[in-house]
Amino acid sequence: MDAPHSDTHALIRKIESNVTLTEDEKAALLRLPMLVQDIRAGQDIVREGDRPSRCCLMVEGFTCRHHVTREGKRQIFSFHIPGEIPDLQNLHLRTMDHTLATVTRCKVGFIRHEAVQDLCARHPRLAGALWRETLIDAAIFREWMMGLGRREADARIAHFLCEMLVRLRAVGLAEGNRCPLPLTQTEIGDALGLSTVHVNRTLQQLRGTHLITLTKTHLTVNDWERLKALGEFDPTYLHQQPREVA
Amino acid sequence: MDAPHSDTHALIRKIESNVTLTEDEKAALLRLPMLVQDIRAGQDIVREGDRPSRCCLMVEGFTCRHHVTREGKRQIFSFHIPGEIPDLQNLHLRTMDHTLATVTRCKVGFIRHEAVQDLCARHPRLAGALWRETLIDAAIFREWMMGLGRREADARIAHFLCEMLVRLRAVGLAEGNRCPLPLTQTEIGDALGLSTVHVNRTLQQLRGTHLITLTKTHLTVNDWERLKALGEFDPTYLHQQPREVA
DNA sequence: CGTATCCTTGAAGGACTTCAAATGTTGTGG
DNA sequence: CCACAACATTTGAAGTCCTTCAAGGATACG
Repeated sequence: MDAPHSDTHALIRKIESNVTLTEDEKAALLRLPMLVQDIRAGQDIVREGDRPSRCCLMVEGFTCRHHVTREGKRQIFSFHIPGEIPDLQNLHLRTMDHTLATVTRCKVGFIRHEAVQDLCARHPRLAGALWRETLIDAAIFREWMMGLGRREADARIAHFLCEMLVRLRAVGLAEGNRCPLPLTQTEIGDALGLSTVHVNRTLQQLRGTHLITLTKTHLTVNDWERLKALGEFDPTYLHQQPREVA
Repeated sequence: MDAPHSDTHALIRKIESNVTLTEDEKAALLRLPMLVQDIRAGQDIVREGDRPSRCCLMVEGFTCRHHVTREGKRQIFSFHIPGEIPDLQNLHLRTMDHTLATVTRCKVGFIRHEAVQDLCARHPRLAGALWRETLIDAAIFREWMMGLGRREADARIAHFLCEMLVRLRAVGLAEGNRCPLPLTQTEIGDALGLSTVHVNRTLQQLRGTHLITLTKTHLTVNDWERLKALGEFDPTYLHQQPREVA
């Protein structure tokens, strides 16, 4: 588990979509001690209240972060795809205030916080890049708040689908306007603050106007321009434009 | 503007509510070159699309971050109080994807990014503390998402009021269960995804059951336990428990 | 003292939820 | 490899929370 991990390439690819890394920095990332595990769908990885000593790099599959109210209503805060570190925040926040769980079968790499701290100390530009990833996380939260608070169901779903396609494309998981999206309508509803019934009816409407094709596992965007317009999607908030870290 | 700033004390107080700082670190914070300005209410400080080269430390007053849809619906993402740096994210994200504006008359200190970068390089623990502040920001976004997506108007407002009281208390701006809260009902509605009319009626209900007293400028919580229960407020997400940064 | 802003109230309508049940799909063990 | 349970999608119908529209008061500030 201490040998260079090819599984780290997903992370390198993600960071390099924004920052050009030196060979030295790449090597340091590849040298990160990491324990790779397969986890089946629907399992909690880290739970509310936990005080983890390691974080988890997505290698394959989809995870989500969520929280449930006393009456059993669930809100999903985010979906995570390969290359992301969904619980990186625990590097600086001791206690989990929500739960991280797998949506599909996943391959994840566990990395001890100490190793990441060490990496950050030795490579300030990597520290900046990781900090940046958590800031983009927050930007996505804001955009979802925009949807939850101010967009109607059709625009909310349209925006969400645009986002997922763009994010999956950035890590090489999309082909043209088609990408994996193995979510149930209940999960989409829990993410967008809608009931399953209403998600279903709204999706039918989007399908009916030939904007999208959405199966159990894949999304195809048939009319990107119209979907984008419907969801008022502006990808600025994903901050995918390459930039040097100071 | 390069002399030690007493205005920086708000920031030190905030960081120290979580981390014990060394004299050296405190001195470094006090030495931060900062340009302090008064800004009147309702002014934009940084706009969507801007690429700022400095960030802004709240010294006095309330600011908010927000974004407006094409049809003119506004979503407020956060309110900011003294001791916070609402646009710290621009340290690592070039382009603003939303707008930062004053809610009340404010006193803010502008600090050049280079100065903060330099501080982070010299004082890794301070870098961690600042990173941590942005992570708490994100935690607050998640909690608001919870409200926007899954809580009804009364619980949503109750939760919000609990949060503001606790946050203001942490920076010494509350006296017992009373704190400044100079927000209009429109602003509360824009933050919580509700119409002004509905905010008004819901507030009357909360006042009617003697949970709160809310004036134009101040909030008094008359029954903390019941308000907390109504909003399902659990302050864990604010991560105010003191902890050492590694 | 007038004007802008904010708060309040009433009434009608709409977007979405809840409940309930039928239909379709998947995966697993016998 | 089929049977069947578990899960996911779909549909209908009734109800509710919240919005929108509209207008009247209250308050603040130059």
